[in-house]
Amino acid sequence: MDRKTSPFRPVTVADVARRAEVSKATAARVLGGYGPVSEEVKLRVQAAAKALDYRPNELARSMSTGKSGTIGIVVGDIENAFFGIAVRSISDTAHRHGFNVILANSGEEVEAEKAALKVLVGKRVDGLIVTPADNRNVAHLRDIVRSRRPLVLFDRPIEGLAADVVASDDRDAAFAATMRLVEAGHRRLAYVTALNAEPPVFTGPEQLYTSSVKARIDGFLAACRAAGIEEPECGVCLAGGTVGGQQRASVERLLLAAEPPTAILASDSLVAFEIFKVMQARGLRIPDELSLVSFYDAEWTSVTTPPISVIDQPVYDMGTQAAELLIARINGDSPPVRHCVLPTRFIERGSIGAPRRLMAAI
Amino acid sequence: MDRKTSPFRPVTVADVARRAEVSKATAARVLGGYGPVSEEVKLRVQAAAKALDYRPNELARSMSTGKSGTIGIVVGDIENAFFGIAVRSISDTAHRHGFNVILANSGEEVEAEKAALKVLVGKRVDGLIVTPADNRNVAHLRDIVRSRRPLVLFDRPIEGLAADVVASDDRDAAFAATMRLVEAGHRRLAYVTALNAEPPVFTGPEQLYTSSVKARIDGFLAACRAAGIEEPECGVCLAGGTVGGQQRASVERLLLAAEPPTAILASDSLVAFEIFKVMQARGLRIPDELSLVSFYDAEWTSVTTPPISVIDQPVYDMGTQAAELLIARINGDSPPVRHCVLPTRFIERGSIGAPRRLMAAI
DNA sequence: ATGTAGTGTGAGACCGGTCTCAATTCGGAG
DNA sequence: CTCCGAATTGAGACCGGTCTCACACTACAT
Repeated sequence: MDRKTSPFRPVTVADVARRAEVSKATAARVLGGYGPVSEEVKLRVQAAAKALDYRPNELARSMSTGKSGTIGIVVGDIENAFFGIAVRSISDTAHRHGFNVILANSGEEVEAEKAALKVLVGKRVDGLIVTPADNRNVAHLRDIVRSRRPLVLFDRPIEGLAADVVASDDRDAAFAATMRLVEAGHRRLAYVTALNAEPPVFTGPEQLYTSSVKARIDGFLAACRAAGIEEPECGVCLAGGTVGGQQRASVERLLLAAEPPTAILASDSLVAFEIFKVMQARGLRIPDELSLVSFYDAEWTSVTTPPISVIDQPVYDMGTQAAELLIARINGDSPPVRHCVLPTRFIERGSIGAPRRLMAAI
Repeated sequence: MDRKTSPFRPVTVADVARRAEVSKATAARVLGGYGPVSEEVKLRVQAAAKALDYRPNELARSMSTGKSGTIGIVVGDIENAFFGIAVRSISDTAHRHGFNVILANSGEEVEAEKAALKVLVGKRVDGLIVTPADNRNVAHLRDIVRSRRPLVLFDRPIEGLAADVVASDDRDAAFAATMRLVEAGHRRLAYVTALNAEPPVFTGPEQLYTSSVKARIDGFLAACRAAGIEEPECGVCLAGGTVGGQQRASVERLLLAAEPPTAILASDSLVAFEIFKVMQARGLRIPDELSLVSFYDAEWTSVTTPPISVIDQPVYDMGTQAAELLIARINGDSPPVRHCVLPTRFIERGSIGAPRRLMAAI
């Protein structure tokens, strides 16, 4: 019972009620702002609350109302600017609607994602926004849907899961960007992503456990085929994560191969950065020796020499959209599942040129 | 009573107990993993829990234990990579110790900070990590300290507040970097920060409401004075925030003045980026026409031409440190208030040269 | 005077856990 | 065979709010 005797015990409605000489129920009505109370009593309670510096216990409140006023976000990696902005946007929108945000980082690991979800559900969040780390392992997400807790998938749709989705037009964007490279004369194209595979070679789309990446590669391959390029699958490079320099090694292997690609489409700004760094270190020039296009308009892409052409994803809008869909559902809306695809924008800068061999021929 | 009749009503210990044919208390002992239980009963309860897909309600748990297993973070701007990494680091460390994280963004506004703190305290977080937006307005932080809730100030110390602090050696770092510029021959130096002031001119340190910036400017001025530079205060530029292009305008005014500085020390990577962009747009070259040094080793600074020299702050370590101090206190440690100052590292790249006038004289 | 509607208030159940304490069971010592 | 203590278990209070319901009291129509 030390909690009761400690001088730092938080003030409760009962304390306020006692001081204002009313019942706990009445004090609660004033403090919670719900029932009918006479003006006189209201003032007395408010004065008592102020005098005692009363702070409502949201946990207790959530307990009885069943609503926590909180939404949970699970992202792959907050350190990644893409997710940083998404979180910012979601949290802005949430606050605007009176919700708070609990953040969890999955580090792109399903197990961590499961654990995070467990905690968030334990904390009884009113809804969830998740970027699923692995679309082959979604039983836990299915559980969420089954339990009727509002869920929005961010950036990565999952087929056959009855949840709202907010994503960008990955396939089309990749298709268009690849076409752009093909039109510049490239025939040896590579698509580089951070995904893992053992062995690290692309053998088929069933390997691709991140749905947005899958869509992009799909677009990339389709464009290559449309251009009559043979075996474009050989150009898909699963470079692995940043830990332990694995990604850098893959990129070096790719760029220093006997017949290196003349153009690369990078799946995110982090691999693109790695590619840029390797090229810089090896003295390879853009766009003379390699054309480069990356997904996501990261800060750095606009200040390099030359600046990098990118596929700009409307991350902030995606976050806002996701939060709004979620909050609408939390507030009782229950339309059929929606799938929002936001358009990307191609930003042409200076990183696309004609392939070297072609130049030599001129 | 719809909560009771709904088929989606969450499963409670009572439900599990009923199915396992034991008392609620016994079921709770198994599920909560505390009291003594016979092996046989334990298995029966666990089986029942699994069959019903029981998920403990952390809110209820927190209610009775008084601990939420959650720490609150209030940062100025998650979109800023500096804070992104800090959040990542804090959240990694927290999870390692079995804590969760609730994130709030103050947008560098005290009022938002106050509101965030109110919510976090309402949610009964076990401790708080805050980057105070304004060191002239800290009554709310004082309240936290008074209520005995563990609090760690991140990056920005506040004088006279009995809370642990984790920061970097801002004053020394600024002093050393300024000295480096002075040694390169510069006499017209500027320090550019995102702080606001009306009018936007530096009149004295009492204007500086962010303590880390204050320390840096202090170091900058001290170095200038040590070098015999007169009225170095004139070089302090309070450029304002990024909204509405105010910052860009300030930077342009500074660079296009009749007697522009020959070297700039940028207070963070965001203003530095703005400066770089303006220079690029105006065709000003680094380091020929202006030497530039920035706080924080942002991604982009290493890939520009030339790359930018920076003062590298050990953000990840700072976050880890902060989380560890906090968690130690939450777990009952109560040593006197600690002030951790982590060392920065100067990374020399290619953005420092001799001032133009000097070059002309050669 | 009686009925009736409406307003403000208090008593106490409830949310879903934890935890105290008393009751029950069982084994072994005396 | 009886008694003591350890090991389990159950009943119920408690955390700090919300919310239902009953009751007292006023006001106005019948």
